[in-house]
Amino acid sequence: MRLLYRPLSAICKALSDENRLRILMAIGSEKKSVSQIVEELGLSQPLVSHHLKELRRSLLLKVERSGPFVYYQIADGEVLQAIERLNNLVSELVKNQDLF
Amino acid sequence: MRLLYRPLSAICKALSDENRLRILMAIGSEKKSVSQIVEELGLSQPLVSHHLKELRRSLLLKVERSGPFVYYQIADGEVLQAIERLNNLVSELVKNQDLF
DNA sequence: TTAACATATAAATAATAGTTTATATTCAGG
DNA sequence: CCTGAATATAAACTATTATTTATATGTTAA
Repeated sequence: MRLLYRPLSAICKALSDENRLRILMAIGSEKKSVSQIVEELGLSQPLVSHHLKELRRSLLLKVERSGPFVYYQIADGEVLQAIERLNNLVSELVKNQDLF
Repeated sequence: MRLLYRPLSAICKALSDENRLRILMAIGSEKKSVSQIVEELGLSQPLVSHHLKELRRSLLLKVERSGPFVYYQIADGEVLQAIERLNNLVSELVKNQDLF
């Protein structure tokens, strides 16, 4: 199996921040505006904007403008699936960590 | 779906470095000693040791000492599967990035 | 066009992480 | 025990990144 090391590491980096993961989960069910995310997560607006930019740069999000609002949504349904699978892996690893 | 944000972000961080991904792939097929990895990847020995430590701290690797050699191997078969799936996702995202 | 709101950007700072160089530890063989 | 090889650790440096504070841009409605 041949890996796309550069973009793969970039995606993982995008997923390596707790706040960005929370943002992704918040958006997961439905597209949301910046201020909705800000309120839901209790983070500062510039911080959320910054992370959204990162997530978009990593191709994980799509943007859509509607009036003064900017709506972000997951770029691809598989993104959430991938996160869930990683979360399962993490559970596994944590569960088995003392077995050796 | 409830995420384990802290450890999940930690695992993603471990996967967010190209050198660490290469190390994981190098080890993937069979356990290898530090010097084997050093030679195979052309990285400095301290750098490889450092990354191995990170990967171990993230529960992705297991260690096994045999004489003067220290062998590292993937902690769980699902680790490689997870990486492959992420790689597929990345291909998808890259392929579709200009569709909108 | 001005006021108020939504979002983005910039600058500054603080924290973290990758790499290199040098040195320490551990182990097997002589 | 001493030497050389394998690995780990420490210190120093560089680079990157997360966060905050302040400000700019853009949009709508009055």
